[in-house]
Amino acid sequence: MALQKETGILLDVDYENIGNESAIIVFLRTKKGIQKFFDSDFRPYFFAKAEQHAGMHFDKKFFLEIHLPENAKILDAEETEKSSEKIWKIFFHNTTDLKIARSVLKEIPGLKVFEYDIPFARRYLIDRGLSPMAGHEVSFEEMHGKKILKKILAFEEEKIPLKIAAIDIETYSPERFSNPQKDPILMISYADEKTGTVFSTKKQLCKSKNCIVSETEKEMIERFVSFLQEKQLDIIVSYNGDNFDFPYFRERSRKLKMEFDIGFENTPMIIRKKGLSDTSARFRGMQHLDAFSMLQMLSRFTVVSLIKYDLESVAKRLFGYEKKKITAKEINKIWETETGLEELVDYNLEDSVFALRIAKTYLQLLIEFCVLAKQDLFDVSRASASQLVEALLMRKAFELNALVPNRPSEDSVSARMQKTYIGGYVKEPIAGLHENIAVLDFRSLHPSIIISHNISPETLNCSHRECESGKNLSPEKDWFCEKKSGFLPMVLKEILGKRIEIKKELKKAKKGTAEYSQLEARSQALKILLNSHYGYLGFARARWYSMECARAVTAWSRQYIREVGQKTEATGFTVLYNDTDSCFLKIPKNKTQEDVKKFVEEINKDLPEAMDLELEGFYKRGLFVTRRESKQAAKKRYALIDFEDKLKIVGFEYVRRDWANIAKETQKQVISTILKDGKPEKAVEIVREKIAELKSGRTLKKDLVIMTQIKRPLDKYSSIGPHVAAALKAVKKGKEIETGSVVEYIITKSGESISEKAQLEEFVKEGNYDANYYITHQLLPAVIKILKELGYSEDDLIQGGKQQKLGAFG
DNA sequence: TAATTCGCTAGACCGA
DNA sequence: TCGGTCTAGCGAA
Repeated sequence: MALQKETGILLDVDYENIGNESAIIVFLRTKKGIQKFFDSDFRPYFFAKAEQHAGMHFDKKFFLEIHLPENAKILDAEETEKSSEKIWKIFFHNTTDLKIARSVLKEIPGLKVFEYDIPFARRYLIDRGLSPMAGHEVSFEEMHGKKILKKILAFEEEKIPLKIAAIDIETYSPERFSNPQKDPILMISYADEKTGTVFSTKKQLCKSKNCIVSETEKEMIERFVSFLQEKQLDIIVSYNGDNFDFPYFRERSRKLKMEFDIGFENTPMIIRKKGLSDTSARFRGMQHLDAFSMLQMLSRFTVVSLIKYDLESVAKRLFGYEKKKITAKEINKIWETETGLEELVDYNLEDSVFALRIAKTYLQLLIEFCVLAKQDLFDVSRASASQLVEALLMRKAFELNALVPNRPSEDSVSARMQKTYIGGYVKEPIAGLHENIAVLDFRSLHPSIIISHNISPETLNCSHRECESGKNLSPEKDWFCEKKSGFLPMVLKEILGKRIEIKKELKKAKKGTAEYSQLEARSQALKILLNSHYGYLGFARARWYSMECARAVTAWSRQYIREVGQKTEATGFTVLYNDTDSCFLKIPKNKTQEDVKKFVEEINKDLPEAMDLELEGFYKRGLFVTRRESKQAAKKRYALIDFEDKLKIVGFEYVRRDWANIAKETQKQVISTILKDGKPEKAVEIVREKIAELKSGRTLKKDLVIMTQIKRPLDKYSSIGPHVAAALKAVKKGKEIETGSVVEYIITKSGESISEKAQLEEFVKEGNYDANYYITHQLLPAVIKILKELGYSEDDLIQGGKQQKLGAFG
């Protein structure tokens, strides 16, 4: 049989049971569309190791003769080596047998099993070193119409543009929610990079361009399904399709007795429950990218910072676009009265357009994660920090022929959670307004410490005498081997090296080019992964958990930043502030910026190779304030202005979402006027004006709204704060408030306590606000700390003079 | 249901 | 009605 070749982008790996054998299926996006290849040579397996102290001996015959329930069989057992220790690799015909066998082998005394919970498809990706979303070349044979994969290798040159499109549905909801048992899908929109299409059943829309009108809902869905099948998408985008659109499609299809098979080769959709309320929708071959899940993932990595996740808020925040919202009630009305159908079409389509736009904005970054962690787009776009780190470590462990540690039991998870350790060092700042500041910080402090001191679970407290007192003895008295490179440092060294290389290339590349944005995404992905490893070490559910390692990292971080501080002072600068990896210093009159640069160089000479103190920047002025309830200066709050008059506000109310706009904006203006020209009189004037505005009752709702997240079920609160009180009142009025949602409330005139006065913004009329509250609890607290540093008191801010008491407002 | 610790501030809550 | 303590949320690194 002749060997053929094909190249393409690896989209997905899955498996199928053919007879008794589990066979891997590789989905490759080739120039001819998605193609699938079978690899039946790859067998499911896990490891079993004799526990040394037990003194038991196991041979091949032992494994092959183990009796398993349900006719399950061990295919083969092979003795091999992992981390220079003998270990048995146990093979199976299929994944069902593997699952049965692992629970039996787990119970055999003296035997320990490993890597038994790695899903088969992922096992394949790891063992074959494949990166989803990257180019590959396959060699295959054609047999009975099936393509049998013989070999698969990376093929970097492959550049096929992926077919990506978004979909969105509108549903009928005569009651509070749409119920897929009764309420039909009204419209379905589809948007790709060039075209938009809307499916509906309203005859009036026949003449509208972009509309495909059907007689019935069933026909509409059928036409949509065949439309999608024709498109052969590589990536299908939705906005919350995991929890809404696709489960709704499933329920409606069941009800209408039809199939909803939009996966590759008309395979069905797979809807999985993950947790109590969350689901996910997955297809074969074609990757489902839920832009909503993706944004949540990106916010966990602080790539995006979003307050509310509804499409309108996101469009505003990311693209500055004011998207019109049509509420469920309005949709019903449009549908019933058949007026405004065109607007509904536009709305439906716009949702798809924006879902697509959001997805495309971050696709490059996600693809880099796929390549690094060797996970498909579906998994990566829904992953947590620990999942990504762990995926990367598992693949590295395979490459280095090291055994992957098992997941901890629930008992050891809770035991681990009891243990805590000390974190970074934060120095109390010198309060006040300062001039001529330099900020230094360590580049990737935690990873560089891990590399420099060879911190890793398996190098911890090694048996060498010499290592006990060498350079890798941590301030917490744990030590790390100096003779053998640790697993974690090896991994991080590689990532750090790659990142430095990419940054060099980035300097050569032209801004705005495709190459530039790819390098940028790669650098960002590497940075995120790099910085997630330290937290992972202290994460109780981590396979590579080590509290001692995490503790050592922070202990050294404290030591290094303190040393920088001491040297700073010894050189004649003043340390204004330290937080974990940064040092703020004041440049005295007799020193220059050049002196700072020289000083940084000097420090770097004494640091280990992987560590690097960087000059973050110079600032014209900086402000630190004292805390509200003490004379101490506040940590983690400051404002800086550089020589281009660019403002940097950190930690203050201005950057917090749980403060009203009126307070935040006024605070920003105050900080800005003070830092720009150092004259506070104008700032005082601004505050007085704002107080007058509040008193007059003219302030608009949008400037009074306070946003706070409801973080638990409403009945689980022991202390009822304003946000909970507002939510409870809203629930009584028939509103549904889920855990995790952000409530927007206003402190109104009616009620005694603040909680009593709190009402959701949507139930409050313009002008109904407690001016006294907003002056004394929002505006003044936000600005007084700052103005106090310049010698002003609260009374100075209040128009009308000092004799008036604060309680006089209202 | 999944990275860490450090830190600030508010408003409720509770007992005198 | 007061002052201290606790609950809660969010941000910095």
